[in-house]
Amino acid sequence: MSATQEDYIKVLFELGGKSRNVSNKSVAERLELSPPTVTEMMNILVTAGYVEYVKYKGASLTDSGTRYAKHIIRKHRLWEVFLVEKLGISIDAVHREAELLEHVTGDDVADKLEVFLDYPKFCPHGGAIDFDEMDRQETELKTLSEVEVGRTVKISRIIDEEKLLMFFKTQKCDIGDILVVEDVDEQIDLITTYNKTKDQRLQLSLSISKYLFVETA
Amino acid sequence: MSATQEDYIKVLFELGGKSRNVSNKSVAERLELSPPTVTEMMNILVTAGYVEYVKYKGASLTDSGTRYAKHIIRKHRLWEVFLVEKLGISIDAVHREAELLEHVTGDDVADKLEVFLDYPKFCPHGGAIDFDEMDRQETELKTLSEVEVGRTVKISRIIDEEKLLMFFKTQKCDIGDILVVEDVDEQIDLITTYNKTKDQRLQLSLSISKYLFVETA
DNA sequence: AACATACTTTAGGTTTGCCAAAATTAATAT
DNA sequence: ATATTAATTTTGGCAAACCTAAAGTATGTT
Repeated sequence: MSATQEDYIKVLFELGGKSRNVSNKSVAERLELSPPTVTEMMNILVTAGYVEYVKYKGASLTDSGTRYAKHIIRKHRLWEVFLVEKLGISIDAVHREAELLEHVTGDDVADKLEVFLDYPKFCPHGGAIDFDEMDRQETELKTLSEVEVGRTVKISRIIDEEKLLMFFKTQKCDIGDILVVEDVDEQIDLITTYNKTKDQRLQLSLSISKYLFVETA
Repeated sequence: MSATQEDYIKVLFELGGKSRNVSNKSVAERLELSPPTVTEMMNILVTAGYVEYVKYKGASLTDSGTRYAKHIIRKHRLWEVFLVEKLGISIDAVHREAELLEHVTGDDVADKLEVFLDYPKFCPHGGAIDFDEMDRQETELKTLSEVEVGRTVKISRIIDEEKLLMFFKTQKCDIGDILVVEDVDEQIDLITTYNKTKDQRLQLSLSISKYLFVETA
């Protein structure tokens, strides 16, 4: 598989393609490609056995495709751990680098990297490295924007999104922090929470909070 | 520059393109491509300013091309050190892995990798990581096959060539070993040496000895 | 039921990097 | 000087991945 094709598989996984049909449009947006290009590639990935595709409905991953996606994502996250912990590269830069490294990493190198890093459980953004834990995160995590007012949650994982990373850096907010959701105002696109761990009020835009995954604390 | 183009630049450097014209044929053989493909790419690299090309004569690297080649080779060798020293991957496997990693490594990552590895001077095959030392190796090293009978030399660097690596492994021969050249027999393609460091006779095929670089001990 | 909208697909075209076959050039030998 | 040989270049083509424009389909609205 080419790096290009691996990117499609990965995006399908990230958009929930394990269980539902993912639209070509959303894949196109994510990869910054035109929709026709995506249609074309989906047919190729069907032939390769990684994707099931229903015309005009969208794509879902086969078991083989899901496995493949997890392998790439594992490599991506192992490299992120390495880049942050061993090389000291800033967390907002590692994603871009890992995005490239993931495609040129043999299974043997990945396994040995995992040993060298002493079996890390999560990447710097909180994403699971273990396949089963990936599954658990997918079923049990929801975005902060979906949490009901009054609930207490733990920040488990963030999507690498420049605005959100900036927010985390300036607000001194971390993965593992406990938040109480105090108010959600769709009108002004604002969610108000209280960060118990850091003992401070935390407000952020609802649209950005879609990139922040939490679980019931 | 694409990874493909970087490979051309690197091969030109390795074939001495800094100082002499390298034939398209030799580049084609090295990269396992057809000669027309090489001709075509040379024109592209001329336009990009990395190569000077004289029709029917061959290509040489411009200063810019030479610098570029060194940057890639440095990344390649840093990764090799990492793979061997930190991950414990066998020396005959690292070249292939580094061949891919070198193209997706930003300058910042390379610099921090070098710090992390504590400024290694050489890759596991003896290739220099420092630019000046690369120059020195290029001018001062010659292949074992070129050494006159009776001379004493030090093994400085080996080219990643499966046969030679196998030979090194089975013969317990290492970079740094001191050899005395006892006999060269072109007829039977054999060079006979005495490994002072290991105190043993060492015979190898002349054709393989072209991949073994030495300097006057 | 007809229409508007939003998405998907088809059709035709581009770029990059590759190839084989044929023509050209350079170098060498006669 | 000519002929042979070896390398290079030209020519025409192909595949992967991308694009835009136009046609087709699904869905929800009136």
